[in-house]
Order: sequence, then C-alpha cells, then structure tokens
Amino acid sequence: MKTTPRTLSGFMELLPAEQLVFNQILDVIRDSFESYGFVPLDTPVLEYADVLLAKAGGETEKQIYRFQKGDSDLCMRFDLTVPLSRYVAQHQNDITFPFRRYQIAKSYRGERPQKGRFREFYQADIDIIGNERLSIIHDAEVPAIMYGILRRLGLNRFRIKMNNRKLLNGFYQPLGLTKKATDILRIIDKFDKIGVDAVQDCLVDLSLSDDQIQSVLSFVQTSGTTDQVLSYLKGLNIQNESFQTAISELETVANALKTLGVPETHYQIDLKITRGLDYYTGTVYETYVEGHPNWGAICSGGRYDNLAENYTDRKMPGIGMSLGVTRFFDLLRGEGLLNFGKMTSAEVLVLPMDEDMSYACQVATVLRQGGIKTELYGATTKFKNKMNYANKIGVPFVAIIGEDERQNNLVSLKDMVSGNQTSIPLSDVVKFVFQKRSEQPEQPIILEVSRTSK
RNA sequence: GCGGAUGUAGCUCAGUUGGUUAGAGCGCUGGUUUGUGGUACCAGAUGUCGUGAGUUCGAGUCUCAUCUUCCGCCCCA
Repeated sequence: MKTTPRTLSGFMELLPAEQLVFNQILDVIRDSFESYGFVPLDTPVLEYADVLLAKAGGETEKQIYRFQKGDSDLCMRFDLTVPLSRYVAQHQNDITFPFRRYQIAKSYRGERPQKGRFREFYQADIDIIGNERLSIIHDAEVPAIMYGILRRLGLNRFRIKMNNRKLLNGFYQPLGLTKKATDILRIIDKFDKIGVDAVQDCLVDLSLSDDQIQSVLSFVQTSGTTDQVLSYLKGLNIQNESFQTAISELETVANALKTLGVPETHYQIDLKITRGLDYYTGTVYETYVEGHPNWGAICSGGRYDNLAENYTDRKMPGIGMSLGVTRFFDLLRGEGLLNFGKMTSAEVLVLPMDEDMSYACQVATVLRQGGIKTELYGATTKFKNKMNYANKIGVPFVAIIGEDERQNNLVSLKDMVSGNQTSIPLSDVVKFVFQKRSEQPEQPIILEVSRTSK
C-alpha cells in the first residue's frame, strides 16, 4: 500500500506556470521596496513562545502553532510585525533610525481555511521605525509604494482608503462613547459587508441612544473627495486636540500622496476604515479592488506609536503596510485575472536534432554567457516530440541545432509565437535575441480588472 | 469553537423510481507527418464510484458511522 501524496489543508502549493507568476509578483514587490531604500530582513520562522506571545490576546493563542521541543516552548510566527518589534528592540543599538525594513515571508496561523484564507501565507511587509519620533511624511510614502506595486502588477482599478485613529478617538469622546469605542469600531469595520441597517441594529444592541446612533452613522457615512471630507470634518467644529490633530495629519498625508505620484482617483478618506482594535494610533489604510468588494482589503496597515513596548522602554513609533500575497494571488487566480502561459523561466530552448550534443552545449553556453536564460533539451526522441515539448512549456524561442548548423556555425532560431525561423551566425545570436525581446511589449502580470462583478 | 455542504478518470463534471459491461468534455499517449509545435482527423490508456459497515436477489444510487475538502459565522494581534 502506497502512501497517498497529499498536502495539509490551508497550505498552498502551485504548479510551474502558477509558481512562475507568483514569483514574478514577489519580484515586483521586492524591487519596488528596494527602490524606496528599504533593507531586507529575514527573521526566523520559529521563535520562543513567551517572546511572540508577549502581547497576544486570547484569539492569537488559539490560532498559533505552538509546540515543545525538549525544554523549549516554541511558536511559529503568525505575522511579521511582532518579530520586527522583537528584532528592533533586540538590535536597537546596532540599527540606524529611521529604520526602513521590508520582509517578504511566510507566516502561519492555525485557523480554519476558507476562501482566500490560508494557514501558511506570504506577507509582504514594509515598515519605517523611528526613534522617539517619526515624520508624518512617511504616512504618505508607505501607501505610495503600495500604489506603485499594484500599478506595476497591472492593476488599475483599486483604491487606498485611509482614516486616522485620532479622529475616531476625538469623535467618540465628546459623545461620551469612549468606553464603548472599541465595540463601536468593530461594528463600523463591518459596515461595507453587512450594510447600514445591520450596523444600526448592532449599535442599538450596544444601548446607544438614538441621537448617538444618528451622529455615528452620519459621521461614518460621510464621503466625497478628499477636500470635501476634510471641510466636512472642519465644519463639525469639534474642539478636541485629538480630533484637530487628526484633521491636520490627514490633510498632510493627502497632499503628500499627490506629490508622491498617487492620483486622487486612487486614494480617499473613508471614515469607516478602522483596522483592528488596538495597536494603531494614527493613520490607517485599507486597499480595495474595485468591482470586488467581497475580496476585502488586500493591503493594509497604519501608524503605531510604540512598536516595541513589550520588549523595551524605548519608544519607537512606526508606520507600516502589509500586502497579503498568497491571498491576493489566490483571489486573482480564482477570477482568471492572472496571465499564466509559460512553464519555464527559459527564453530559449536549445533543441539538438541528433545525438551529437557538443555544438548544442556550445550554443547554450554562448546564450547563457550573454545573459539569456537558456534550457538545453537532452532527451533523445523524435523531433516532433521535441517541438511539442517546446510548445508545452511555452518557451518563446527554440534554437534548432542539427548537421547544417553545426557545419556552418549557425543557429536556426524559431520564434514560437509567429512561427518564423531565422538562420543566424552563432556570434550574432545573443544580439538577435535581445533585439527580439525589446520588440515585444511587456506582458502585465494581472490582466485588467474590467469586468463588472455581480 | 459553532453551523451548512461536498467526495465518481489527472482536471471539470453527468449518471433516471436501486438493475446486470462505469460515461462525457478537457488533458494524456500514439498515428496521419522520419528537420518543425499550435489547428484538424483517427486510434488508445486511465476508476477499490473517499473509507468502513448495514439494508437488498442486486448499491455509484438507500441508511449509519468515519475521514477529506469546501463555504458561512467567530476572529483577523
């Protein structure tokens, strides 16, 4: 009896064509992060349980993968932010602030798998950590990076929604709702999902007065352009330091976003955005893909005053955002919006006609040394099968190597899309491939999200 | 943790009130084509019907149990 090959539920595994696209996405993210001067970080998957759970509440403990090995009580990381705070606290004397790090890595949560929810998943995190203070400009810089990434991936119809936690604190205090603010925010967070009526019912259950409910509902439902929302907020005339600070911060961030290259069509102030329950203390973001409200936020984050408070007395404010890559990929794939095609990373497949491989090897070496990803076909089979292989893996060019080519130091290069075949001297083949490559338009990774969703 | 579904070929799925030999499309293999793939035509292979028990002359089909996967809820630090 053979063991049935299988993987754990909630652990994504991809076929070659998909994995290539997934890795392209990771490449774009990594390259974008580095273009803004972020440094890579790679913390361990396993950490001491008491370190990772220094702050955690009940739900975290339920979902975390935790086990004993010898006398050690170990946990698998459930996000990248807690390890970051540990890292920053541990190495604070060796780090130069503001510390800009990115980390693209897997995290683990033992929750019930569902659509777009995995037990092992990639997150792409960026954070900027300050020492005692951190400029508000970074609150605009971080979402600008995420905007750039999504655009580079080929996504156009999305919007980064933002809010400010100080605004919410400042709003609820004069209403006498400070104690209930956490519960209210949790309900408001579901607004787009459950609708205004259900929200109202929930607020009634919290025993808010009718006046309070009306105030809350009309506040969170305020929408419009950035300027409109800002003037609405100013017009409320709430004389509360927190509230006024928030307005000024939102205004600063909105203005800075423009100069950082994010068009107004792609961000907006949305007073329904709350993000989590504690932890965040200033700007908060959630990014939604238009036409896919059921996807939820694909990329979110915000500002926190005190990143490493569980590990050190030093106060380290930070701003960060996280893109859930596994989830994002899975949702895109489910809608058929990913551009799969190739099953190889090679640009050229060298196909020997006969069993004499020496010239074929030479051709492959020339191509590789010229910076062209090249695969050498080694199996002895009928020529038709070799071409069939080339077709299946989706390689753009095939270099056919036979008696004629060998005798004359030529390469017969076939363009697998057009079917055209050209005989080229070996010395020119690298230049020729570069030429062809530059003539082809770059394919977007994500196909335009244009269909209307139901 | 609570609730609802699902399981038949590699994949997506049909399969009648229980009836004798288990079906399609796609994919796969081979051929038409021995230095040229995609399209077309022809041929072929592939199943413990999730698993175990029960009812029955007879179970893919009905009953029970169990496992798997999926979808809501909770939660999302």
